[in-house]
Amino acid sequence: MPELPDVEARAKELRKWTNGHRIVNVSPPDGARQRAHISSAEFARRVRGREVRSVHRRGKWILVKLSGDAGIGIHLGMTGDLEHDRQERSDRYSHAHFKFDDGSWVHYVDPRRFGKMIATRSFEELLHHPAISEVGPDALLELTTAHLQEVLDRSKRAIKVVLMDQHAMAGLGNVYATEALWLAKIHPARSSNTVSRHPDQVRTLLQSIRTVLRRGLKAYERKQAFEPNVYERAGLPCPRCGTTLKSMVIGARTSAFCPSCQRR
DNA sequence: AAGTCTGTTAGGAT
DNA sequence: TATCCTAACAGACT
Repeated sequence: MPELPDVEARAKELRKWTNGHRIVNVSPPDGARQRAHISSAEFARRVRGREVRSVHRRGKWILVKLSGDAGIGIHLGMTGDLEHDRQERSDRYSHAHFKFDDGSWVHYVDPRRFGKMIATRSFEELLHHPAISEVGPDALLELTTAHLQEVLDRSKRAIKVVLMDQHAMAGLGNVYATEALWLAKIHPARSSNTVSRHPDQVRTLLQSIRTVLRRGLKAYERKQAFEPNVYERAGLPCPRCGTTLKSMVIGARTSAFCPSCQRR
């Protein structure tokens, strides 16, 4: 589910469901099991009775501003999701429940439980939380050519690993990093500091990142599935040149590419 | 039934 | 000291 476009879609829905509404009750995530920073009781104390003032996104984080200046940070991990319901529920995979003053519920569902939820007394404290403050510029809204140039130049790692490094820039995961590199005609295993030597390639890459992310957002707006050109398509022809797509493992993730358009 | 998966991170290796 | 890499987390799916 969750890379930048997926998280943006969830943030929009959460805003629509909850903006201006008061949290009248909460079953907080299990502190111990979520390896949370505070107990469930403290989590509940921080959010119960507060009103949702605004919902934001930074990289893959959803940031909720509450009345009384409190905040909630939500990371969906690999399988997390937010669901809106008219009823209470409790099943094996829903780990937190928020009841609102219109009688509706928001459920946090996450089978693999890689996600995180943080509640803070102030929104400022949320932004200063290490997991959030260390996140780099948002790949869609904040990333500039100069910053991309700089982070690529700083590392010898495979460029795909750098694109997915949330400290370098925030929002790309395996799907969109794979797609952006294909669009920019850059081999995913190239050392990132060999790309930074070519300003034209850096500019192309930034454009490609924005293009694939916007495409992902558009798919959500149209309620259509995002259709990758290369991700999980090894063995099929490259949509650009017809060469059979290959895949290799980079940074412990499978990475598809076109051996002909993405030269090393 | 073994291998894979849209994410992150602690801890070990270099 | 810094950077890089691997394994681990937990469940579903093929």
